[in-house]
Amino acid sequence: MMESVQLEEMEQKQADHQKNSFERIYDVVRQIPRGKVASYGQVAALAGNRKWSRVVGYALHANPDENNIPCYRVVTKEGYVSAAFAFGGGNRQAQLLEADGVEFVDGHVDMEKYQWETPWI
DNA sequence: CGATTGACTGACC
DNA sequence: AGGTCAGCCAATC
Repeated sequence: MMESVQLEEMEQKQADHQKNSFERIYDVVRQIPRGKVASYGQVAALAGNRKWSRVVGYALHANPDENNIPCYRVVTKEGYVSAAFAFGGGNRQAQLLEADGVEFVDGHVDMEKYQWETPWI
């Protein structure tokens, strides 16, 4: 009785633990609508913790599914892309974002306009 | 297995 | 106003 409950909880906890930051982060990033961008902190907040901003960066760096994970839609809070990210040249991202309908101006996007609207803000 | 780093951010000087 | 510092968590070496 109690044991089974405990075991169940434990399993649940384990399952939850398995679906940790990375999966949640990927899930959030995947949900970024076309034509919008999100900041690392935003994704982190949606993933569960604001302080995961760096982890978000790391998760995107690992980016196991760049096909399904539009990392280019994740920018710094200023709308710029991290220097280390400039994959294939900063221009590359501008192209991808413009293809999404995001206005890319002077190497950065207008966050006021294109930041993904989320409940956290 | 411990130390380091990393695609960030916010606060402080 | 702008640069520097520290903090956060997890993956990598």
